[in-house]
Amino acid sequence: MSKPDKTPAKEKFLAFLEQKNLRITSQRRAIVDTVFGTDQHFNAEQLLEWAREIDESVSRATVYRTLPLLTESGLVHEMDFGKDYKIYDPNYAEHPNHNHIICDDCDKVVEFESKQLDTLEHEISQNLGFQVKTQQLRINASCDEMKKLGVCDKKDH
Amino acid sequence: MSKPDKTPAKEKFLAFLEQKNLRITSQRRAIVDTVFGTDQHFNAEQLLEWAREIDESVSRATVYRTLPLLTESGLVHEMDFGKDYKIYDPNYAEHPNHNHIICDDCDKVVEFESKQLDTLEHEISQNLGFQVKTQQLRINASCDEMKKLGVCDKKDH
DNA sequence: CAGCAAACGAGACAGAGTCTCAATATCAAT
DNA sequence: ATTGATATTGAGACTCTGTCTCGTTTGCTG
Repeated sequence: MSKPDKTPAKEKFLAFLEQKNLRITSQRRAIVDTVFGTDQHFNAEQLLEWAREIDESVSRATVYRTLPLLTESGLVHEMDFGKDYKIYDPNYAEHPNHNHIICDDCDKVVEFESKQLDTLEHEISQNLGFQVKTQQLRINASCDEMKKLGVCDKKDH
Repeated sequence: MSKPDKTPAKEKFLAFLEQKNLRITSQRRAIVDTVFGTDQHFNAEQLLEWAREIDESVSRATVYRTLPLLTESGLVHEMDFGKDYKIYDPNYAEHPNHNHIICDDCDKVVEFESKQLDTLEHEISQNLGFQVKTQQLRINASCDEMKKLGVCDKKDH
């Protein structure tokens, strides 16, 4: 009935802080609650706004100081889609190594994983004499088909 | 004996400008000579510096105004490697759709193309209901093997 | 509950890129 | 060649994301 090993990411992060002898402040609590209280991708400015709804006192500097901790913990993934800011994904621990298709028309982002793709990337890299550390595949596309079916179009998940 | 259809990219770009009723100014000439006079990747600031060696009067604004024309023409490719600036590739027309492996240790960038990869990407996208428009795959890796052979290590192509 | 170091907020700063505006240069038509 | 309409230019102000500084506050350990 209960989900398989679903230790809340929040707990994991607090443990991560403790293990590094970092303090658990009210601002960090607000940020963490925000990050792991959503499934959505977000950027720094959005995170600031949301966190301030929980704790008015959270500052921009603290958000920017906390984001590297979140990514270092492996629970949040930082992505750069070539927009003017970085985007963060709070579900990284559950879906490591996933890729993104972005609809240029409606900005919808769909994630997918593919073992075939991973294998191919490793093969190619090895042939060129490299050891893959991380990879980031972004596909820009149009989801006309889905539009026709009314599935896409500004539903902003 | 002569190379197969190697109309200089410079000529193609000047034709592109003419076709769009845009003027061929001395500053644009300097920028174009710079861009297609190198095989290297570059960023906006480097382009400015190089172009100024040809025509002192080239301004930062003009560089930033010309780059979109270059990418629109399809002759130059814009890439965002998650650094703090965009990188441009002047050889795009000859190697469209290529991917990059970046050595995290020495910043070397190696390009590769793979039909297998392209096909797989299109398949996956189609299954998810998307039509691929562009794609960008970046693999961050370490080139220890090449270092051992003395091929890598700060040779900055 | 005292004290120290970690963390904080405010706002100055940095760097890439955009925008404005008056001055200039291109190019087609004379 | 001259003209004139207008595309283009340079300088620098500006925006935006992200970083840094510094004096103050706060979490934690003893």
